[in-house]
Amino acid sequence: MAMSDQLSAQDWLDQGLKTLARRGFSALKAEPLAKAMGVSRGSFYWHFRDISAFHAAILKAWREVAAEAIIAGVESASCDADPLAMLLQRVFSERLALERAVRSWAAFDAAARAAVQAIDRRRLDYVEGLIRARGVAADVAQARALILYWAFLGYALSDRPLAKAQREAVVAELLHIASL
Amino acid sequence: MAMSDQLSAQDWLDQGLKTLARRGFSALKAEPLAKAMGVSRGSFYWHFRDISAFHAAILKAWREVAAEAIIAGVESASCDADPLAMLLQRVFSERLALERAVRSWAAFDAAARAAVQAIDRRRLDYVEGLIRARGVAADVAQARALILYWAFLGYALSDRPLAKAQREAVVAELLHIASL
DNA sequence: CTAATACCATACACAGCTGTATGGAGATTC
DNA sequence: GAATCTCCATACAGCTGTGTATGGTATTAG
Repeated sequence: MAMSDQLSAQDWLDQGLKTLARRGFSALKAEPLAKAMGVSRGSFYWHFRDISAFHAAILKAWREVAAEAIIAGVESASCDADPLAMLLQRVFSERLALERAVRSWAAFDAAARAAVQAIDRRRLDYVEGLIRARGVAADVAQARALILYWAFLGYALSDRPLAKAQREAVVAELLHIASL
Repeated sequence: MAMSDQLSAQDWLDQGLKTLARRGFSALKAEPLAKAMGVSRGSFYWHFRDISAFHAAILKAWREVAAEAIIAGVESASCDADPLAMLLQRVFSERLALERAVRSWAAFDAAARAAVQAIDRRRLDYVEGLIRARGVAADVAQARALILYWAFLGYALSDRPLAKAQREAVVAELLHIASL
């Protein structure tokens, strides 16, 4: 029969991502995770060689969901709507706890920093393309993409959910920045 | 005679801030710090009640230097120059390792978060005032101050020093955003 | 039915950090 | 010059986390 009480590596990664978003990198340890999942560390060390392998797997999993979120932004702006407007609306209304956790981690960890930088490049290229599609010169579009993306990072880091009116004002300003 | 080989609490704080900027919050522990200073933890526990008291003292010290940096930005724009331009020039050419470390710390620590939020409010108010002094309406100035400050945070977090040309382009764009 | 395999519990040795208790050396005060 | 105070070293107990070794249970293969 299917043993549903058996754990897979993905189960550990799911718990790891959830814990990372809630309590940060410092909570990404074998024993607390095992206690939270109701098993012993024997399971952990069966699925992962050691802690750093688990960390690497967590980062790989995050890279995939982060890249997925990019194309999700593209998809949501499918038809006639302004893609940049849709993207900003979505991004500045989410909670971004996982984003914040990974970047906090990346501040002083080389592996996490590499993952973050890879995602940054993809997102920056995408935003820069959206701005250039609005008829902005290449060099100006690069600077403005940086500013928009930094603003997103600052918002994600501060973790203060905006009031609805304030959010719309900010998004309107950002769109205004992108267009001219 | 003056015992220059004696340590004061301030010596520990200086070493703590340096270590925080270089290796992050996770390196803010008594034993590694003592080893780095060539003494034993006996000195640490004489000057500080426990680790959390040391952490609180570090945060207090950071609050003071962070607030100091604000008025330093004001002072540097003393005479006829544009104060906001001077501020942006300075801010986007610094390394900001300590800023990055404290914010990484604050992502999942209540005490650090309180310190960061206090500094954020002061800086935001100051930037918003500079923007309003340029003849921008209050509500718009608030949104633009948020964007400019977030951009600063994003830059501080990414920790990629900009090339000179790129920095000047970004600062020019930010000034353009502030003015209209 | 037996053997192999997947998955996990338990136990052990080890390391790093905390906090405290105790004592000691150097300076200071009277 | 004895006592006191300041500052630090040492030693100890305790906790938490790591990694491994070993064994057990349940499922699957033959």
